[in-house]
Amino acid sequence: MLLVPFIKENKDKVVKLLKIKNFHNTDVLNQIIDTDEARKNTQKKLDETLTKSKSIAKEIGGLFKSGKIDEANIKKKETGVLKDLSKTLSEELQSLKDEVTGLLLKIPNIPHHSVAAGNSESDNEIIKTVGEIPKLYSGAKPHWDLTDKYDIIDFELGNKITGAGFPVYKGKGARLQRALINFFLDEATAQGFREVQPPLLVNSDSGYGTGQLPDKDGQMYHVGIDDLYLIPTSEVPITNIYRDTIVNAKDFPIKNTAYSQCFRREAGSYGKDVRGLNRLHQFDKVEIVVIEHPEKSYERLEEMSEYVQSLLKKLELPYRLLRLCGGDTSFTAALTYDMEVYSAAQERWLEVSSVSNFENFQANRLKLRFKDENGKTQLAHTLNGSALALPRIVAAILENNQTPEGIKIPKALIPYTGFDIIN
RNA sequence: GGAGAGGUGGGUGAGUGGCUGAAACCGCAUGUUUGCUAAACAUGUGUACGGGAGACUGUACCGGGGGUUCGAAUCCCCCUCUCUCCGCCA
Repeated sequence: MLLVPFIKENKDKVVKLLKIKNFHNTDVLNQIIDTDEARKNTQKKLDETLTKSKSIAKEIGGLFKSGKIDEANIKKKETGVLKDLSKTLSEELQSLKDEVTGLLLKIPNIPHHSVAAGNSESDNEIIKTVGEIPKLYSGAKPHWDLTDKYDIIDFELGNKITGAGFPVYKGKGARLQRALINFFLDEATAQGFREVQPPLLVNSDSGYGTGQLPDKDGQMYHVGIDDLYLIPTSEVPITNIYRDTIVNAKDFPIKNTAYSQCFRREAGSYGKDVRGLNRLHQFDKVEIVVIEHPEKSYERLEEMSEYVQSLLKKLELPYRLLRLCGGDTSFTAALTYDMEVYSAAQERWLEVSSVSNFENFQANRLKLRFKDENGKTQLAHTLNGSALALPRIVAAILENNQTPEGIKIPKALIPYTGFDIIN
């Protein structure tokens, strides 16, 4: 959520930047500014009214104490008008506040100055491509055939038990998953991240805190009977650890990592995008979340990007690094880097990580603050990234490393899998 | 699911109608003293929204919402969460 004073002071800039994010309804900004002005006026009137009421109440108290009951009763009559007035004003104030918040919730974060305009994926900027595209032998197959051939991931079984998008990992397939999770967690820990195990269901306050609500309501599984949401990413519970807190600036950067399963309804997805492991309703992910001083957040973003790339290098996967264009950058993010690995049999790039700086957009919703050098409280910056999402990594490992003899496990992973080939 | 108890500032915890934005203790910050550390002492230490160049100041906030009252942390109602016991269960 953007800050009203910021909008007020930088209106032209905000309008311009929101256009990069494909947000053109800039009348809302004026509406916010006007409504907030009205809010201030109302608050002022309310404060004045309450001040009067309070002082009369004090007088009456004094009169009662000194036994001047008659005078007190006369004074009492004065309060009626003030009471009605303050009631009206406070109702008015509340509705103005709600209106401002409601409008603010509709406005996406403004992009970082390096973010280019653009409408879709195809406008994303490729910063670099790393690694060799593997040349596959003639009998090479896409991963959904390999998983059948080696009996390691069973999509049909998942269909039976739950539905599409909930595969069953079996034998070496399951072991490979576990190996990747442990590998990612160990790497993150070595990088100074604290490992946490968060809840997989969250309440709506948490959903609003990180911005999934109200924007992406339909994308989360909702447990109606208890009004809880299955997390679409552990970003939600991890970041919400710090909701309504004032952290100590000395603790920056605050680095947490978690493995969790993630649940996404993926309403509206279809075709080759959902084939095999490409897009699932339930998947595994190790997430990294950082809370940082506003002046250091972009430095930290680069560091996180480097870290994620180091994982891809260790897994010997060819990848490319993208800076997302305005239209493809999420509602809450100011700048996002995507990492895509090349899946050789599908002959396409698959997104396996998104690393984003949200600046103070989430922090404002979360009320996540810190005390700065001057003792003033201000909003912190939040960042997060996948490090990494498993299914597409698995898909790329299976496809890229297939040989007539079987699928070779990347060296870095062998200590975790306990085997070096799936055959 | 049933019964009961309770939610007060960073923490523990006092506070049953006005002088309580809130005691006390702990923690934390700063200062003094002392080779360092520690200890002791002193002072300070909530958040939000307004006003003011600033010192400072107004209002709100004691789980959330509503009510009673001239006046509510304190009384009443609803909700919610936590804890204890019973039931169920990994």
